Parts: sequence; C-alpha cells; structure tokens
Amino acid sequence: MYFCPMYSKEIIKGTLKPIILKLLEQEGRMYGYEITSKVKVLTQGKIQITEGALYPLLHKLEAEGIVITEQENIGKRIRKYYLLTPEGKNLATAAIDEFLDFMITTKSILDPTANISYGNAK
Amino acid sequence: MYFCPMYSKEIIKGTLKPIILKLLEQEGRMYGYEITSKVKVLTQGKIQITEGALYPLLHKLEAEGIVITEQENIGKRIRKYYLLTPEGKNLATAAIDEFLDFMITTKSILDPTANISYGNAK
DNA sequence: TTAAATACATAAGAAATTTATGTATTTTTG
DNA sequence: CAAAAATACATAAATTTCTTATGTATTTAA
Repeated sequence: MYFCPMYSKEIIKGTLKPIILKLLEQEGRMYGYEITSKVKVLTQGKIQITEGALYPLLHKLEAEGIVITEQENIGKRIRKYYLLTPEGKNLATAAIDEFLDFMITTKSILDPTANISYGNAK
Repeated sequence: MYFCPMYSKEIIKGTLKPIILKLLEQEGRMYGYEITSKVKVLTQGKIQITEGALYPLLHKLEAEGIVITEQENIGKRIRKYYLLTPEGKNLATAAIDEFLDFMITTKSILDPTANISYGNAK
C-alpha cells in the first residue's frame, strides 16, 4: 500500500500564515498544539507544522496585534488559546483571498487544462 | 476598477522551482529573461520573478544536472538557453504533480466550499 | 540622444522555516 | 505499573529561499 509522505519542505513555505489565519477565523479560538494536530488530520499527514515554525509565528502575530491570547489551566498544564482581533479578522480575510487568487494563477501555469474556460472568474 | 498588484513576497516562496520546471517541460528550452517575461505575461504581472532569484536557481539546477545549457550569440549579446535533462524531466513531472496535489490539499482548508463533496477524491 | 528594454550576473541582507533541544504533564499500552 | 507516546509549551542555531542592490553591456524605442 502506498503511504503518502509529507510534502517536500520548500513547498510549504509561505502557506503557514494563511492556513493558521483561516483556522482561527473558522474555529474562533485554537491553541498551538490543536493547530498542528488539526492541520495534520485535515491533510492526512501531508502537512505537519513543526513547533519551531508555529510558536514563533503565533508570538509574532500576537506582537503585531493580529491575535490575542487566553490562558487556561488544564490540570497542571497551561493551554494558550489564540483569537483573532478585529484587525486580525480583516487581515485573515485578505490573506486568504490573496492565497486563493495566487493558487488560481499558479494552477493556470502548472495545469494548462484548467485554463480552457475564460468565463467570469472572480 | 480594482487593479490587482503583485502578490506579497512571502506567498511566492517555494513556487519558483515548479513554475520554471513546468515552463521548460512545456517549451522545450527557454532563456532566463524569457522565463521572467513569460511568467509576467501569463500572470498579468502578479508574479514577477526577480533576476536575483532566477539566475542563482538556474545555476543550481544546472549544477544538479537537472538542466543543461546552450549558448547562442544574438548580435553581440549572449543568450543562454536552458533545457531539461532526462533526469530533469522526471523531476519536473514529480515536482509539478506534488505542487498540484499540494494546492488541492491547501485549497480544501482555505476554501471549505470546495470541501462539500467527500466522494472518491483522487 | 536618452530612456527603456534586453540579457546576463553576483553579493549582502531579510524572512520563513527546519532541526535540535529543552521542560513538564497526561494518557496509553504492554 | 513502568515505559512509551501523546500533549503542550518554548527557544536557538542553522538552512533555504528570496529580495534588494549593484554591476556590465547591447539593442530598440521615443
């Protein structure tokens, strides 16, 4: 049986931020570990966000006022939830739209068969 | 009317290589300047490959045996054509397939409307 | 004749991510 | 019940990829 591995590293570059913003927009609030495991499940293991990439990015988003945090104690462990601020919601929408547009553009190059229709694309 | 500018820088990371490999596979051979202008036209200016990114990448691909070059003199100017080697063709196919798969996966997260059907997706 | 386009190239720096490492608690499994 | 795996956070060094800046030179368009 074919076991689908992870994507090669370079391909994921630049996608972490829009993915995280999308999940936060969708779920309302999430904690770091939850984001990594959710992405792993959603992608069948093809995208595994490393902690070394995730936490610094979340901290940066917080420093920029894009997210705020809520801490909760689960037993003796701390869990840090991240939520989009109002500005964060605007930025999330913009980032997701841009990424979807980017994928349409890129796909038109990589997959010419998707290029047949020139209708009223968004 | 809304004029769509270039994409933000970080979004393009990791996409240059598959794009270049795809164009070389499709066109047979291309020279550097031709690649940048072709991509600019194909994407309506949304993706503008800088020379600082392009030439080092082409040189790397050559050093790795993925492409070979053919030089031609156009007047007093040199033009360097790049062609995929047999190994390069295999790598190009793999890289393009992986990227298309990656886009399907990413789109399923970013655009839930594409997620309604849970049928026998590839 | 001057600016823009064509055509190559490299080097320094920034940014995003990997790899490695660390700490600690909780759950599962043999 | 002990050990392994999962949960949950974090940071630092190194790598990769790309931008920005700079350089040279020819050809075409204004």
